[in-house]
Parts: sequence; structure tokens; C-alpha cells
Amino acid sequence: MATIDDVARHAGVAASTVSYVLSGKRSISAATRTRVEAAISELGYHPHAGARALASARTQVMALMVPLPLTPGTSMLRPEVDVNVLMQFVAGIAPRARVQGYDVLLVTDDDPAAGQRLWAGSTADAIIAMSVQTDDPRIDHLARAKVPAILIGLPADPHGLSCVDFDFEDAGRLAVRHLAGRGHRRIALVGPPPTTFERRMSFVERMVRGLAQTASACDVRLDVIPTAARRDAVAASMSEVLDVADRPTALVVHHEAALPSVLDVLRDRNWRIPEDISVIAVAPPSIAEQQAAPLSSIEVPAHAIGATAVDMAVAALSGAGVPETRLVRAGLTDRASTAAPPA
Amino acid sequence: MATIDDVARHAGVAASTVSYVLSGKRSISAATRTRVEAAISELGYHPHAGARALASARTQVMALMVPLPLTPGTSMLRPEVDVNVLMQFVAGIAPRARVQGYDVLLVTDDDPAAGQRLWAGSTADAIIAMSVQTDDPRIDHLARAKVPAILIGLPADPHGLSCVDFDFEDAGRLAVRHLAGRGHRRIALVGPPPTTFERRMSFVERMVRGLAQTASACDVRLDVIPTAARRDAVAASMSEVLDVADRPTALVVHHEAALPSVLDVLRDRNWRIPEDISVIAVAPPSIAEQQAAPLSSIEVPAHAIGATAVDMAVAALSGAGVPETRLVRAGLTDRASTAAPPA
DNA sequence: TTGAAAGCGCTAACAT
DNA sequence: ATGTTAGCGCTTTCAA
Repeated sequence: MATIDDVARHAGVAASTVSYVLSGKRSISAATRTRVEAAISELGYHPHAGARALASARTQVMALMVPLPLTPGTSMLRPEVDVNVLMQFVAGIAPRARVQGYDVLLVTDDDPAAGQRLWAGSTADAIIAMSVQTDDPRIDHLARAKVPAILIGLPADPHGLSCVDFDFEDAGRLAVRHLAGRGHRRIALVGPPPTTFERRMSFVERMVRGLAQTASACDVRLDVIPTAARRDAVAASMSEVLDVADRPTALVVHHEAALPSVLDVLRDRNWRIPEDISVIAVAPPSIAEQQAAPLSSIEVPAHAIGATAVDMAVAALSGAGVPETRLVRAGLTDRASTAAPPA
Repeated sequence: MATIDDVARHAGVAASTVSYVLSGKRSISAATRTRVEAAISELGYHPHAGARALASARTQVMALMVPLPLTPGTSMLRPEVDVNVLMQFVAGIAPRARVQGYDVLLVTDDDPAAGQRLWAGSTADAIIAMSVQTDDPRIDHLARAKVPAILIGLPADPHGLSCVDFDFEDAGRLAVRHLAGRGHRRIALVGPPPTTFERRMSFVERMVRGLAQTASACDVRLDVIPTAARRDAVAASMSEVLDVADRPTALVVHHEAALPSVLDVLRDRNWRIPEDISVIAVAPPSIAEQQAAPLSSIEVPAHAIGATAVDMAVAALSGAGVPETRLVRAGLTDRASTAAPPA
């Protein structure tokens, strides 16, 4: 492999000149620049990442913490891991990082201290943590890191770290407002699996808080139905809440994987949407549209949030910007799956 | 941050001794080892990844190429990207890489030459490429790389690279054998979206080849139904094939995201499984079990394949092993969704 | 506008 | 069993 010295010799300049041509950190005469660039492409020169990291104290690598817990005893991802949503974030993060000049290192350890290796060994310049819990054990560690850390999610105490996420609390308020405005007085959240609640995932707690807050303000009763995605699990959990005299007249479904099953269950009961029950989905448009009946939905702009996380990390690295929390406001797309409750 | 010299001074030894304690590349007296280890933990020493890479010509990083193409004009992943399957591979790769002492660098560029940056700049020690096409433009580049590359998938010409994947061709044969044995003479593959066929993804071509091969041997007619996951798309494509006099009496569904819609469509027609039509799904057990009716299925052991890819990369790095293609045999789990065709 | 030279922190010969 | 030392390839001060 060609080194910077090879290039320098080939172009008849000093190695430092090559470095400066590459970094643009000082002005170079047009003639020199041309010769150096020619040498670079003739030799197929690519700077050695490690050498560069050593000399500049910059790796141009961003670590992405994505815990991927497996179901014990199997090699399947735990069911509460919503891979669709996860990948939507990743698809926002990785290309944006490239544009900003960074590679993305994937860290899937479930160990709270996993990040330490990264900054202590100068492996990454910044860290983005996903799947944040309300009391996330990683935050302590990240707050002590010598590199900036950005959380995608909103813990109870960010310890001074920057956060960016969808405003799930606002989404909850919006959903209840929408339904209460149509006359509903009993609403249920069909939520993620119980394990998600047990792990105290930040997003679901905020969603519940938003729902509960407006429900209480509007004199609406709120039931919460955590459920696994499996069809029988969905049927069972829903039946507990729906098979009562004053059953909920509207559902907010915040569990993408369970959505088809939820609609199946409603269909098995011969309940029509929205005549017999109103439904709002928290899901991307493509999912909300492709169900048996198109569903009014609240969309999580995961892609944009991921890109924002990268930008916040870059800003932190350039010394600009103080720690902040940025929450993206919710919007509801009406697809006529909500109406007044049945008489 | 503490350096190796700090540790050496603290322990009263030479820096090289610390290095050797860490690498285990030469024997160290118990006393010295103890003192060095104490110094390391007292100072919280972590070797500098860049310095190590520079001196040893090893980065302990594996690059993972996962193209994440977006739907043009949107920020959504292209629908033919099956994130579930993708993440199942990643969940197998990342932890295995850690165990083997490697970090995973995520490369999502759709550029065929994207990998070049990685090895030319000594950014990664090895490359694992996913989503392989039958004629994959990346393979040329990877075959020229100075670092080993492993393909997850099986192109027409691997250019001498090692490959590992599920034996989709075998899966196709197995499915037809199973159905033909129960008397079916007309079978349809409900496959991934047309774009997947257009991109000539390796897995789907091999599946079709296996199906066609045994179909022809057993005198079975094979229809292929590429379809988007959207319910209306599924309904439309299926109707083209099912609304004919001698309609297929069995479906092989190789499109996880479309599975619920397929079953919806069958139900809308009041076709019972397996009395009116037999169904085999290519899907993980959790998916096959949770449908409206449990489905007999062929499982893709993505997790294990991912882990194997890592092991093959490590073997290649240690000089052991020659390039090889490893295909994991298919198996069918019977969940009673197949029977003899209707009379 | 350019060059020379001193490290960055580590590994791995080469000594002893 | 341990120490000494010469790089690995780059960035960046200091000089000119």
C-alpha cells in the first residue's frame, strides 16, 4: 500500500504538503495541488486510518449502541425488539454519518459498560445510544465518557447528555384529543409486550403519560393492554379489556408487529372499523395503509431522528452547541378509521 | 488517558512487557504479570486502537456491508428490504464478532466500490457482504481486496470468495417434494416484490431454481407470483394466478412481510387451510406460529449463518482454510397447513 | 507557499 | 524472563 511518503516523493513535495492538500488546512498553490492529486490517484493512495487516528486523535468513527437481546435459550431476537423501527433509525444514521465523514461502529452488547471500551481505547469519536430506558444503566457510563454521547430516547435523568426522539408524550395527547373530540369516553392503548414495560423503555412510558394526561383532562378512561405480537396473545389480552360491559370504543395501537393480529381479532368479533370501534395506529404510512382497512396513524419519523442524532454528535464534536433535548412533534394522518363511538 | 508507558512505569517494567502481558505472546513470570495487571486496572488503561492498528497492521474490525436502499423521494427503506431477516443475520454476526475479538463496522452505502475505502485505508481486517445478487457488482471489487471477504449469499461467480448461506435451492426442492407427495400438481410461489427479482437477488433465484427443478421432475406446474407486501398488491397478484380453472392447490410463501396479507386474501375467498389450499411459509417459527392458522414452514437459520460468516472471516485471517462455499440444508416443520389438494 | 522534524502509542524484532 | 529500540503512517508545530 502506498504511504503518504510515496505520494510526496511521486509529486516531488514534502509529506506534510500532501497532508495539507488532503485536509485543506492551509493554502496550496494550484500547481502543487494538481501534482499531489495526480500522485494520489496514480498510486491509489488511501490514508491509513489508524495512523491518522493516532496522529490526529480523531477516528472518524461513531459508535452506535443498539442492544440486540436474544430470547433466552434461542437465537431469536427478543420479541420486544421492534426491528422495523430500529432499522428505520439506522437507515437514517448510517448515510448521514457518511456524509459527515464518519463510519458507524455497531455495538450490540447488552452490557451497560460496553461503551467504555470504545472511548477509553479511542475507538470512536462519539456515541449514539438507542433503545433508551427511563432509568438506563448506560447513561451513568456515557455521562462519564470523554467523548460526546447522544441518546435516541428520553430517560428520566439525561445526566446532561443530549437527547433526541419522537415526542411520544405529545403523540399520546394528540391521539386522545382526536378521539375524545369524536365523543369517545373509553380508550385503550394496545401497547408493546409486557417485557417492554418491565424494561421501562422510555418511549412507551412517555406514550402512556401523554395518553393518561389528556385522558384525565378530558374525563376519558384509559386502559393499557400490553401484548405480545402472537395472535393468541393479542386475542387474550384484548379480550380482558373488551369483554366487559363498558368496553373501550377506541384503540390506539402502538405495536407494529401486533397490528395485523389486532385487526384479525376485531374481524373475528365482526366489529367494523370505525363503526363499531375506532382505531389509531402508531406506525409508518406504508404499514398503516396496507392493513385490511387503512388506518389513521401517527408516524414516528425515525429516519429524520437518526439523522438528527448524527448532526448533534457532530456539533458536539466541533465544540458547538450545548447539551439539549430535541423532541419531534407528533402529527396524525386521518385515514377514516376513527368515528363517533357506537350509540 | 493512560498510555502503555504510564502502565510500564507504574508497574516498574518495560512497555514491551506490558504489551506482552496483554497479548500473551511470550511467557511472563507470575509476579510481573500480577504487577502489570494491577497497574492496568489502577490506571484504567485501555490500549489505543489506532496506535495498535498502526503498529500491528490489525484493526480488529470487521466491515459489514448491508445495503440499505431507500425508496426514491422518501426516507423509507425500499420495501424489498426484509429488515427482519437482515437483523436476524446481524444479530448473529455482531455478538460472534465480539467473541472473536472484533468490532463491527456498518457500511450501508449502495455503491459497489464502497468497500474499497475500508481495506485501502486499513479500516477493517475483513469484510462480510450481505444481500448478495446473482451478478453482484461488489464482487469484482471484493475479490481484488487485500483483506478477506465473505459473502452471505451465493452469486453466479464468487470470484474465489468464500460464501455461506441457506440452501434455498434445497428448500425449493424440499417444498415441492413435500407438496407433490401429497398429490399436488399445481404449485405457486408467492415471492418477494418484483424489484427483488429485478435486482436478481441471489436467494430468490436459487429458490425458484430449486422449486422449478423438482416441479419439472415431479410433473408439477409451478407459477411464480412476485408481490409487494401491500394488501391490495397481494390480492391483485394472487388473483391473476388463482382465478383460473386449474388454479394452484398449494402456495409456498417466501415473503415474510406479505404473509398476513396472503392469509387475509385466502380468508376473503373463504378458502380454508389446508382443506381448500395448502400453504408452506419460508419464515422463522415465531412468525409461522402466530398467523391466523399455524403454518408449516421452512426456517432460514439466519443467526447461525451470520455467526458462521464471522468464523470464516476469522479463519481466513489466520491463514487457515481455503475459500469455500457452505450451504445450510433446509428442513421443514410440519404444522398441518398442508394436505391433499381438494378433489 | 512549502519543508523538516518531532511525536502520537503501540508492537515486535533484537538483545541480554 | 525481561529490556531496548526501531519503526508503523500520519498530523502539526516550528522554520524558512
